[in-house]
Amino acid sequence: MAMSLISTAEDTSLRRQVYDSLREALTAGRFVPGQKLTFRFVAGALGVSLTPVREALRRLVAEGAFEMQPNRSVRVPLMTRAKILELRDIRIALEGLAAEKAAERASKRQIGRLRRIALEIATARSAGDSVTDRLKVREFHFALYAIADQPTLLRVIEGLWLQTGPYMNLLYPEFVSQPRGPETRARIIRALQSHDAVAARREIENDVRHALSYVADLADDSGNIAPASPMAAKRRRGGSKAAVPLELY
Amino acid sequence: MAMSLISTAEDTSLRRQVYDSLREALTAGRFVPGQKLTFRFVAGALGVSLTPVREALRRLVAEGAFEMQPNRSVRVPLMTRAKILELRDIRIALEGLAAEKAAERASKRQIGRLRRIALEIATARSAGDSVTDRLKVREFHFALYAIADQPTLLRVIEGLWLQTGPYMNLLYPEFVSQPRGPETRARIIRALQSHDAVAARREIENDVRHALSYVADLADDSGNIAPASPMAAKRRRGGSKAAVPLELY
DNA sequence: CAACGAATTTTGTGATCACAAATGAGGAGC
DNA sequence: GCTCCTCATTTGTGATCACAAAATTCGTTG
Repeated sequence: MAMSLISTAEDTSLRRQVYDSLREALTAGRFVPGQKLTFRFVAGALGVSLTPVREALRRLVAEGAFEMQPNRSVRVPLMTRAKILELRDIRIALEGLAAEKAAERASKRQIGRLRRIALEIATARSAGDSVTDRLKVREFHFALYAIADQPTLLRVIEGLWLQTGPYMNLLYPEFVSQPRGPETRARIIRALQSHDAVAARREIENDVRHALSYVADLADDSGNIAPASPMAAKRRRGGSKAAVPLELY
Repeated sequence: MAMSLISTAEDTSLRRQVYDSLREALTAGRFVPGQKLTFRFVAGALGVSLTPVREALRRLVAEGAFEMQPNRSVRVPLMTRAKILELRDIRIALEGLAAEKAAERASKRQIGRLRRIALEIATARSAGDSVTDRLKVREFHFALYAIADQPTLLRVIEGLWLQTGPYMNLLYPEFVSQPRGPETRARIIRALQSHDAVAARREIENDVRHALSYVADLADDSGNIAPASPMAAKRRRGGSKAAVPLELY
């Protein structure tokens, strides 16, 4: 006995796979804000029955990743400026807290991992690989928060990232044109090395504030975002079945 | 048209009713930490099929209100001291933020409502009505947070209260023996009147810190709480069906 | 008498079916 | 030409069924 130090028995249910697929599509920006999804459509696209889709989508709705009109289909939420600012302030509070705890506990090994990820970001960015860039930036943040070793906090933060996910694409031009990221990450790593919780919090707070303030400025108050691809609505008609990039692994 | 200023079309689905029932039972302390629940048992107790129960329980598990072994039944989480302290720090950050925003926006009418609830708490407490007392204390907090007018923040806070819910019973003796509550609430109300966001945050932070530090001190590190009713396990056997207080309205 | 193992029961999972409410298309009326 | 009504279709909801994995029971063995 005592053989499960690292969580064995991972969840292989269809529900989970559907949940992960939708979540991944959401964070990868594969859904347009405002886009509608029906249960049957998702079930068809993933080749499963309605049952696991319902449970997965229901959960996502509860987490705020999708929203649902009274008894109708779900859609990717349209964010107003106010809502983005709300998420910004919550994320500042929580990610600041996580950074603080991380700075108190960080081991050399953990700091090394952060440094490695920071390097990968730099590599991807100089190669113009925006996909890897965004992925690694996310990885850096969550590697940092994982150091805090606070499971509930981590889960809440994941929920918040899920909500901002579809909008974080918009950030990329800003990333490249005004690269404050590299220095920020260097300062964070230094803060962890010296176990300076206050500095770590400050750096994360500024980072989140900067990113989400920028996104908020792109939004008007009615749920529209500036460079929204205009071919969002008006699908589901015409000849081609409009193959949607949704895959179940 | 334009007739739904106040959210009409409330959710009447069975899923929602099951969810609310379980949630209410949880916050009312009607479940013992560690208690196990099977889907079929809940379905039977509430007189519905498995389908809505699954969706409701799944959501509660995702919210951390219940936990689930790999593929087995759900149970009310056993909290370790570390987990309570984690929840404490998250709640301090978020409820402090909400109090701050509330202080900035509070109207005379909203402050009046808070004052009325504070009075009802005092009445219930002097009458020794612990049930109403706890209910109204909760009402006071959420009335305060609702003033902040930040729907996402409110939802996250509700999720956190849900997790601490089964343990908040333990607080009641402390409430009565060391009544710091009335003065705290008076100070909060004064802070809202003068729109003093800093003071409002400080009061809420101290309140949450005090309450959850107290609960944490009752817990050892293995998930047991001091005055746990010992007849928690070992049910489900013997003659009587052990009528469980779970009702669907 | 304690520990192991096979048989039985329990329990979550996923698919399917029936149904009512909401949606959208098409036609009648002003 | 525009609005309103009606009917066919779409869509979420809840119940039921079949099934495999996990838990429990109980008999057997050392």
